[in-house]
Amino acid sequence: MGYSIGEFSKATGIGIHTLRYYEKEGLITPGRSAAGRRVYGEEDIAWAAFILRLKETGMPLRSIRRYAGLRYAGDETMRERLEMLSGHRKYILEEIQKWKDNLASMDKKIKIYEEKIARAKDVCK
Amino acid sequence: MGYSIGEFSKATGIGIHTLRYYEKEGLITPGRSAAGRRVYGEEDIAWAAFILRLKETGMPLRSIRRYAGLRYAGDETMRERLEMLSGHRKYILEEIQKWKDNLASMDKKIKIYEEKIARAKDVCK
DNA sequence: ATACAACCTAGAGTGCACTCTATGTCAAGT
DNA sequence: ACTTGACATAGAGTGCACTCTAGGTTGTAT
Repeated sequence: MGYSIGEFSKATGIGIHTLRYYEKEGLITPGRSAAGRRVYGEEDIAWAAFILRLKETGMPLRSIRRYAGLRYAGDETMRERLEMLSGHRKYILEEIQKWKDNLASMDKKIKIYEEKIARAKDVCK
Repeated sequence: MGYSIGEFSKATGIGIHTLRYYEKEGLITPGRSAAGRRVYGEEDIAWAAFILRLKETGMPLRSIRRYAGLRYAGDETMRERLEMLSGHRKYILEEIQKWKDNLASMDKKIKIYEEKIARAKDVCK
């Protein structure tokens, strides 16, 4: 039972090299077979998906590693993990605002260009 | 008239080393004094601010360089520049959607944690 | 039994965007 | 005249997150 690194890589979309790197960094720590091969469990799939989520929202690996450490440490760390996620939620909110500001600024710039091009056309007439 | 690299750095918040790097990369190309020192113009201030804006929205330096090249090439490139910006606008829109999805996913995760912690408290009572 | 794919480790290489160092020149104030 | 600080160049170093290579071992299908 369990996934080999190749199977796990296909299931999660994370490259084999990257999975080994993540293990070295303490993000995902699979078990080992008798022969020393990595064995990933079913629960690692969900965990990998969550890691991808955190990465997508710009959480640096060292923070994800910290979160992973708490996770592997057990239930007493739940409050601390919740605090990390709440902090990250605030960060996401700020990012959304930043992107909206940037969109507004881009729209303004684009409008200026459209006007300039329209005027240039008038000159040619 | 014009800004020295130190003055320009203070005015834009871009470090001196970074400004020289940006010049090498073709992003901002200041003039030179008789003695060979960089002289930045007033219009470079607005351009630097716009570069910062593009950077903040994840445009890689090589794309900014391409845009800069068009800008320095003159008015005939306006349409092409507009196309770049329109494409980038679409990208920003997608990013906003991604961040919103990520926020929803984070909220879900946080709710699960809050429930788990609440349940743990009940057990202690 | 043998071929071959998938696995293992240690460590090097990559791409991006800086950031800094070493060494030297130049301009302005005392 | 002299010191000091800001400037110049070329090139090395940094941090992040991979990504790959070399050399070796293991499991399975024929």
